[in-house]
Amino acid sequence: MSPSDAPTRSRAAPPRPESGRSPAARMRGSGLNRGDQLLFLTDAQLGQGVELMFFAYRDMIADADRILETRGYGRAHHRCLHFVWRRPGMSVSELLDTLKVTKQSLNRVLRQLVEDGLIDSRIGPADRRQRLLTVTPEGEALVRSLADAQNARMRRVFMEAGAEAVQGFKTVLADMIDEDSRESVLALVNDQPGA
Amino acid sequence: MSPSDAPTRSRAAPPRPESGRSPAARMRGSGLNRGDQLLFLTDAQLGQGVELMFFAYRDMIADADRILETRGYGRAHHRCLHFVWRRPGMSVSELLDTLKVTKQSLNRVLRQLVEDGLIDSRIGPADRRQRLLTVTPEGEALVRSLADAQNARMRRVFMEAGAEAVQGFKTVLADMIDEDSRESVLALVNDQPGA
DNA sequence: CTTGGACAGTCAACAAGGCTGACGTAAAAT
DNA sequence: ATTTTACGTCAGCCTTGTTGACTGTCCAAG
Repeated sequence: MSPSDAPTRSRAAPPRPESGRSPAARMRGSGLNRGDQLLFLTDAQLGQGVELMFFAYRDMIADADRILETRGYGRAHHRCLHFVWRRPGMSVSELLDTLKVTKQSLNRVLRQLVEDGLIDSRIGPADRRQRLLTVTPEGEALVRSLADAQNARMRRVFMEAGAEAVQGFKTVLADMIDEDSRESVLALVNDQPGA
Repeated sequence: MSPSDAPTRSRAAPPRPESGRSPAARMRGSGLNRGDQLLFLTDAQLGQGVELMFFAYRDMIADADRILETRGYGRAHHRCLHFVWRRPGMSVSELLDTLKVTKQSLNRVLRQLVEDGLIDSRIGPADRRQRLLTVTPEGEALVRSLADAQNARMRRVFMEAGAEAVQGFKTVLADMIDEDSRESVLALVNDQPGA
């Protein structure tokens, strides 16, 4: 991939004798520490990670998309509904920080959800500038069906991959989050009843 | 999260000493069947996975976005450029299958990239209906800088997480891809020189 | 008390990039 | 010779991101 002299792909799938185990697995049993492992992290291996994120995310999202489509909503509505559901009573600006979009962009979908009766917006009792958000019973019904659709995939995947792989998956993703927001994001993610 | 009555398992990840084999492989041979493990997967844990994907993807993408912005391009250009670079000489319809967008949508950004001299489109020698795509030296310069930006994050993450976690990460993501396309996608992802 | 700044949220307008539908052309396949 | 395939393109729509301008609220300094 990146190295400047461009291998130009004579490529015909090089032998790959140790095909049973991945490069990472091969490395695992060795005496290598992390410093040494740096030497083995080629651009190719890093690129695999990036591409896998692209394809996995694309397909993970598709499950919920099919449901949203039938209701005339998009992903923006899903995200909005999801996080309000997870943090009942959160303010608009808290939601803004979570989603990292502009308030104008959020406001459009938020307004729709309020008008449609899926989200309830009430003036903050302490600070009247704030609008505190909660999902209505109808909103909860939708958000649950969306979560169920995505959870079905995750359940299958987690079972097939095994507990140890799942742990690695979560470790890597957590590290991938910007350091600035990591702490608060993980606090949110880990604050799941029963987690 | 979802069902209020969720099993709410107390969980504490039992230590799994047999770390030589992949988690998936280990499970296959074990006495644990899927039904047993299902008991340990609460909706809360599954939801963590979904949310982590959201936040990690959001931040991973941001690195490249900053570079694209300076050139007046968007993510659509990035994806297009990336896969043409990874599969030099691929046809438009192959790219269409990879990205899963409509040809009208692809054509808009592809045309720009060709006009700007980042991608070369030439008529297929065998089948003259096809347009075979390759990145020009200029296109390669851009795509490399984009890859470098994303690889920097992945390198840090992979080092911090360790080889075993990385293996789990890749296992889970691979399983997350739709079964229909999984084989061909993994063929592409794994066909990285030096991987 | 008043006033000015900071903050929360809303309205308006625009752009990127998805989508569908219709159509044209050249080449390949039948 | 006809049909199918691969691709390009025009037109138009929708979602969802952006910036700019605006209102309403709070609080603190004058």
